[in-house]
Amino acid sequence: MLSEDSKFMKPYNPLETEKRIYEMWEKSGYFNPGNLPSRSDLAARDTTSMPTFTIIMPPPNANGRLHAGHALFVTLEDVMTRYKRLRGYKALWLPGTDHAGFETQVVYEKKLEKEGRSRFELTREELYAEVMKFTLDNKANTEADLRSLGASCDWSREKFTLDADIIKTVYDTFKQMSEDGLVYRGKRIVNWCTKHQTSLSDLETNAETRTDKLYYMQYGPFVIATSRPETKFGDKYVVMHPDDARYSQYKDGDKLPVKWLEGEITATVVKDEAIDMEFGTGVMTITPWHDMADFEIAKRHNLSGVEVIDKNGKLTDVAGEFKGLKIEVAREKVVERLKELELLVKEETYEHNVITCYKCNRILEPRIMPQWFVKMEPLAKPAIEAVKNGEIKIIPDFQEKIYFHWLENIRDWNISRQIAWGIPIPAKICANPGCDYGVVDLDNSVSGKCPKCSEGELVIDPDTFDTWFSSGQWPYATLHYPDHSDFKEFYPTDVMETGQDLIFFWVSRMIMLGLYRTGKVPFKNVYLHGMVRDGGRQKMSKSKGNVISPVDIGEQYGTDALRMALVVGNTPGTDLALAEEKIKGYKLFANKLWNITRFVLSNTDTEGRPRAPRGLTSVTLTEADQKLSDHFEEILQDVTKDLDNYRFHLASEKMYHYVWDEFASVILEDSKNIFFGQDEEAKISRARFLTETLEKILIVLHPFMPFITEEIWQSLGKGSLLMIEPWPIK
RNA sequence: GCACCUUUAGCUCAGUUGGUUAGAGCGUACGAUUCACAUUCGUAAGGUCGCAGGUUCGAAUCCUGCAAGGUGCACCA
Repeated sequence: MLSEDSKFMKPYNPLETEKRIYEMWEKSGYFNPGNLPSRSDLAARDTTSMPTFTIIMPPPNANGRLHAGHALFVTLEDVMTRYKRLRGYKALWLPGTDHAGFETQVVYEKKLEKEGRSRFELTREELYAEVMKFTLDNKANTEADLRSLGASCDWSREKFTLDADIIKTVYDTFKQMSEDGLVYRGKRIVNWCTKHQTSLSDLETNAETRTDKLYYMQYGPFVIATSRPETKFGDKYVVMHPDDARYSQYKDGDKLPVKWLEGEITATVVKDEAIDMEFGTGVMTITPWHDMADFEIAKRHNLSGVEVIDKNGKLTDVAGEFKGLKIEVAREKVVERLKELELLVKEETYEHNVITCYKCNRILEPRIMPQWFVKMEPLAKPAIEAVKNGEIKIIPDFQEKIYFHWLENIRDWNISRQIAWGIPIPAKICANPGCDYGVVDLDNSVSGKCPKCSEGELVIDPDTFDTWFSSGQWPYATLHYPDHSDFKEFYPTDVMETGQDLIFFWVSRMIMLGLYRTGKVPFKNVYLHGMVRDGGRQKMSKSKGNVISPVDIGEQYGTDALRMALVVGNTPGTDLALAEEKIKGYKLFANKLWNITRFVLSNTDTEGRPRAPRGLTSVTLTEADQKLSDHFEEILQDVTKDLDNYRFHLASEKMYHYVWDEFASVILEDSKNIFFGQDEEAKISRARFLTETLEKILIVLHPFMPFITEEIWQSLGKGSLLMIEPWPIK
């Protein structure tokens, strides 16, 4: 019998167990693939020729605690890594944390606001130092949270996105791209957030449908329609479709005198096919400085424009007496003035979309600024090809369509950000605000007058990189491209597992930059998970009070229970409803496993019945037990196939059902009859089957429920670590 | 506007590349047990697989159309 003080006489206590087990794993050194022992069940004779399996962890933003979404990615990647490790691979899961540029600065600005301070009271250096301290504090929390979730990642290789070697790689890429003509500095229209005082990429914007007024105004012989009369000061081009019969008397380039806001001006007629003849009157004036579409038209016809709205969202000198007014106020006043001048024809309401900042939801002001851009088309083509030819497989496969669609219509990427928290752009720019000259300068060796305008001094670019420009290089940067042995051994990596919301932001950019810099794909498989929602499919949010904190839940129900709840029934690309009841259910499962062990140990290790499980391998199984064993073998084959094909939701559920509904409910119940009966042969046969099968169950469940399985394994007196046991079938 | 996803039991979801009477968890009803189980075990009820066509010997699964919900992308002032 088990002794009275055996741990199996009490229910499983995850809180007491998990930390101890994690420390044991970490101390073993086996998170580092270089330390893994050679395996006799593999063809390989030593670790250097063992097959590798590599996942680079998507680095969590070091600006808060881990949430349920993080718990999902940790679980999935840990399942993959642990499975491959058990299979005998040199499994590397390389962890990291992200300074998360704009994201973190926004979080920090909110913190400042709460304290009654503002980012703009601080110098860039002061702000940088404060955010760095905040980030490093959070980084430590993030690492602790990853450990508590059981992440079997190689801490000896951990990277931070601001590590000096990462920055060097990013700089080298920037320089190379500049030399290859893929990076250029130009005055282009960008999305400007007046709150955050930075430009944003197209991805960092939201479109919001609003109902606004559309104003019809007399503009010389034309009536034009606009929703933004306050921007119309400098408008001197009037545009219409070349095929519009209503205006066929006007020719491209015609000059007309027009009575306008600022008095008598000369308007120039422009014919462009971008004009929708159905909309409004089919005539509009253009504002190249503050409208994307207008900018495109202006570019086509080489038209000039003026800045009407400044960085703070206020009107400039061009607006004369309206100078300094905020947009909303200015709009009303300008409309009043138009009425006085009898230029306002009519007002209508209409529905249209406005582009807003994805962080603060304020309307973004398009404006023209000199910025660094990446030419995307040459990068996109090979990235499309890599997926089309199967070098990279995306799971779920429908995401491939979304990927192609985006890359085939891609526009150049603005990588300049006017924020302090980030990697500085290593370049000199012309101090003359009217000039857009810039030159990459990694070693701070360029100075003097601007060679383009020969007016401005060359000064250090105060801007930082869009954080996705650096994280897009994460796979090869973390493996120390180009010369390090890690890069040679582990690149291309096997799986990139991340949220499907990152397919454009991150995945596609890693593919493009990886192919560009290394000539190879950064990973062979992309596994995209959905969002974690609450039990009623609602988004988790602090204000709704439905947030499930993985660390708290882990303490309450056990991390293994949380991990099972995150995996079972969770298909890639589909959002997961995570109810507390579900987690509770897997806590019961953990308890079940615990008690199964208790039963097996007490019945195979007691006087008068078979003991010493290690001696049982020579026992011949009865016909009945052989059948049970064969059936379990089938389950194992099936589950292994699921794991090989990324069907973790099926593998975990099948094991759950086998363990509970067959092994426990049927086989253990039946075993009671055998053990309390007289057939000694049947007893030792069953004892062998139970001990062997339990051990295999522990191995196969280990990727999903690492803590309890290891804890049980340690109690079996095997003297080994479950984490590196060989998988029970070939 | 375009694209993509979803639609299966009261709720949340599976259904492994078309194949016997469609499954799970939770919930519900009834019963049993406390002899591995801070419990567990058994039994049961409950589904026109969104709707309408089509392909097929055979469709939840493939095709077409429609509807509802969701997401993404792009835009016309």
